Amino acid sequence: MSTIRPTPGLEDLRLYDSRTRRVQPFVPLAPPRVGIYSCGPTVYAPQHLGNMRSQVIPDLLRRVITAAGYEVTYVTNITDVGHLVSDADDGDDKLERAAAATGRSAAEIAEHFTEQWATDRRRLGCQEPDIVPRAASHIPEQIAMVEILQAQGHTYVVDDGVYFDVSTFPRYAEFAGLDLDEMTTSGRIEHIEAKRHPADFALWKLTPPGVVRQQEWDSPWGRGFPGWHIECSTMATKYLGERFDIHTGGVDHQRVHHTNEVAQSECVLDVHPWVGTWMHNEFLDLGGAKISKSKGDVLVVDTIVERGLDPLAFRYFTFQAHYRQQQAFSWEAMEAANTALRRLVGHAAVARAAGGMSNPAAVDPYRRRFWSALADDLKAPQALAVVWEAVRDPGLSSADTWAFLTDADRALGLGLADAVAPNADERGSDPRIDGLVAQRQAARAAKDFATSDRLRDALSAEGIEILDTPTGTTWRRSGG
RNA sequence: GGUGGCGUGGCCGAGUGGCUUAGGCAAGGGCCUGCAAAGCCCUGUACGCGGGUUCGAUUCCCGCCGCCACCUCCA
Repeated sequence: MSTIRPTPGLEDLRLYDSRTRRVQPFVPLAPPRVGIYSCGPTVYAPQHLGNMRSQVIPDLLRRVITAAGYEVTYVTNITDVGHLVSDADDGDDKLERAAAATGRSAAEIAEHFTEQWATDRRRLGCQEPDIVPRAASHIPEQIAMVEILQAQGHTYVVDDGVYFDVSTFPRYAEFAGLDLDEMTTSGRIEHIEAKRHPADFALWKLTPPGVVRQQEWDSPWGRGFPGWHIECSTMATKYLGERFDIHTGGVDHQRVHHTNEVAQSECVLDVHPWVGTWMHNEFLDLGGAKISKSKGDVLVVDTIVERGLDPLAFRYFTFQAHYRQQQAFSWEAMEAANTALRRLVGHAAVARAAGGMSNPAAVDPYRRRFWSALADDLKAPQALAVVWEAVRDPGLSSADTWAFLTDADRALGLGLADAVAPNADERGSDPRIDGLVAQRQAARAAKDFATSDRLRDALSAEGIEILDTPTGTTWRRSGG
C-alpha cells in the first residue's frame, strides 16, 4: 500500500505468533489500520511489577507498529466482574471476595485499582490506550454472545450456570496444543460435578438461590454474572471488528483464557484465524516476592519510587531482556537499569543543548539498525545496544546523537526526547540552590576550599549533585 | 509426576558451528579536577557437568545436576 510509510528498518516487521508457534511477517488485515487488544488487569488488587511488564511490552509493540506506518487502535480491557479465584469455574468472583474482605463495595474497589493501574501505566511511559472497555459495562453484549452460542448448540445449562461444550468445537485443543484426554485422566479434583469435560468453561454463572451479589444481572438463564472469558471476545469484537490483527497477554493466559476466547469467538463469528497474531510475553521472575501479595508488600511501581528510583528505569530494565524470555528481577539489576537510564538521559540532554544540524548520512545507519532490531520480533536488547553504540560513537556530532535519540525514543519512551540539561529550565531550577552553588563558586574562586567543600557536602546531603564542567558549574537532583 | 523452557565472565542479559571479546551495571587503571563528583578512555578471553557428532562447539545430539514456568490462582 502506498499509504504506508514505514520508518527505515521497519519495512520487514516480523513477530512471533503463539498460535502457529513461529516468527512470521506481520501482515495487517486492513492496512493502514491495525487493531491490538491487550488483556488488561483484573482490578481487585494492586498491579505488581510482573503485571506491569505485560503493559510495557505491548506498549513497545504498539509504538513499533505505529513507527512502521500503521494507524493503531489499541484496546485494553478492565476486568471488574466475572474473574473467579479459580479457573476451574469454582470459587468466588475476585471482586466480590475483595469487597467482602475489605467492607468496601465492588465498584469502589474496581475504581480504586483501575486508577492505580492507569497511573502506573503512565509512570512507566505507556501511551494511553484508545479504548479501555470495562466488562461490567458490557453485560448486554456478553449475554447476546452467549445466546448465539446457545442457538448454535455449543452450550449446556446446569444448576450452576451456562457452559461451553468444548466437544462441539473440534479445533479447541489446537490453539495451545492441549491434550484434552490427559485433562480427563489427570488426578486433579473436579470442582463442578455437572461439567461434562474439565475443559468446558462457564459463559454465565447463576447466582444461587437466596444469595445476593453486588454485581449481578438478569439474563435469559436467570440472575447471575458473565463468565470471565466472554468479556474479551465481546469487547474485542465490538471495538476491533470480527477479526483483528494482534492480541497480547501473559503466557499464563494462553492455555485457558485465550483458548476459550478463540473457541467462543470463532463459533459465534464463524471465522478461523480470529486473530492474526497472538503474542504472549514471558513472566518477570519475582522470586518469592509475589507470594507476599496478601501481606500488601507486593512489588509495585510505588516500591520503585520509594527506593528513590525512576519508574522509567523499570521500563529500561524490561527492555534489557527479550519479551519471550523470563527475566529475573533483583534490586541490583533495577539499580543498574536506573543508573544506565540516568546516564542515557544525561547524554540526550547534553546532545540537545549543543544544538546544530544533524548529518543524515551519519545518523541513518544507526536508525536503520535500531529499528531493524525491533522489527525482528521486538528485540529490544539489541536495540538498546545500538543506542549505546551511537551515544559513544565519536563520529557522531551532538546534533547527530540528538536526532538519533529523539527518533529512537518514539519506541523506547524513556523520556530521552524530553531530556533537558541540569537546571537548564524552570522545572529543575531553584533560586535557593542556585544561590548556594554561586556561593560555592565564589569560595572556589577565592581558594577557600574549606567553604566550597562544605557547601558541596550540604547540597549533596539533600540530594543535589554538583557538576563542574569546563564551561561552568551546574547541578541536578540525584535519584528520585 | 507430566509438558515446556532455561543454566553465558561479580550482577542483569544478547548472540553465533570457526571475525563480531553484544549492551548495560559493578570492579580495577588512566584522563580531567584544588580535591571530588559528573563525563571520557582502557582492562578482564565467560558460556552448568560428562560424553558424542564435527577439521572445529558456548552454539547440534545424548545423559546428568540445578533452576523456572505451566498442568492448580497469577501478567
